[in-house]
Amino acid sequence: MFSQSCKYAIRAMFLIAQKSVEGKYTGIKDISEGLDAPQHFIAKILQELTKKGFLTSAKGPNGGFLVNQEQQKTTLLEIVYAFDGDKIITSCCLGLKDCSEKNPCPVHEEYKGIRKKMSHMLSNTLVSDYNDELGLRKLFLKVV
Amino acid sequence: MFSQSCKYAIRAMFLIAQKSVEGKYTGIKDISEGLDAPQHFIAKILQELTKKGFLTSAKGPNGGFLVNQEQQKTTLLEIVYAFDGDKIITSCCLGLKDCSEKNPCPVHEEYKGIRKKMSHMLSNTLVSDYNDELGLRKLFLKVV
DNA sequence: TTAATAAAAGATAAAAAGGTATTTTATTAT
DNA sequence: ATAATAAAATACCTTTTTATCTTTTATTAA
Repeated sequence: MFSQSCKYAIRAMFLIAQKSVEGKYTGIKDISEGLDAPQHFIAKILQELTKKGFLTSAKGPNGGFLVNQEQQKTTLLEIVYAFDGDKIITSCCLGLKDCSEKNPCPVHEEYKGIRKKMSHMLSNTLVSDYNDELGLRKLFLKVV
Repeated sequence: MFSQSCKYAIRAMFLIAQKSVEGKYTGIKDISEGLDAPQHFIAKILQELTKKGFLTSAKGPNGGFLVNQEQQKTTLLEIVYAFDGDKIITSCCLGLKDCSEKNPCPVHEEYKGIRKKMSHMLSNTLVSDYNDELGLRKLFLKVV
């Protein structure tokens, strides 16, 4: 479905978005522990998220990563596009190079519905949408 | 979504199922051309499908692969399970090792619906379901 | 019974994804 | 100024997936 990098990216954004409510930067170590994910790998992903403008970073003591007000409005679709491209939305599930109404694969029609649901979920979810539930530990970003 | 091997496997099963209506074996060369896929890679996949009982094979002149009456009833889900395991149905879309009602990720609830649709499509589609449309060139297994 | 055919098997290689380690640069607090 | 902190950058390594190539085995038809 999503690449490992993309999954970590989404989870990291949810986590940092929630932590950012208090206005403080969160360090890589806290983030990788909060996601139960390899620290150096996460570091690389956070750099990409920063470069693409989804995160704000600060070096030095008290530094780390932050999701500012504007960045809280990032959708999951934007993150997925940045890491995995548009294949989740556009590509044929049986791998045809150009599967369309004119050249449909056997499951083309039925897969449309699945793609639509996925697309809807990704474009309608903001990284801020679960800040409260995550804070209240009703939702999780790792197995506890 | 599915691995490349799995996509080729499903397309190969659709193709051989349709060709098998005439009762003749179809050779690897015809199959790889019919799918626009690398011949040796397809060969390996067909061997796996044969070993797992989804296909019948015959060596020598007039040999090749065939989907018999019983094998025509194979579902896409069986093929997917054989190549990619059950992760498409069971695993968390954000990569949590154990995402469940007790430890749900932020998109757990919404993803359920997508998973259900996918599961329904895979378990309700037989490799024989599109024999007619494929024969009439209303559906395709490669870009024409 | 032999030559042609075609799948089966095995070895290898190329590419992509996932992950680790080290060094460099910038910031802050003392 | 300087020592500590933490992200940025770079290089490298491992595993998995995808793909190719070669040899072997089985079958059939002449």
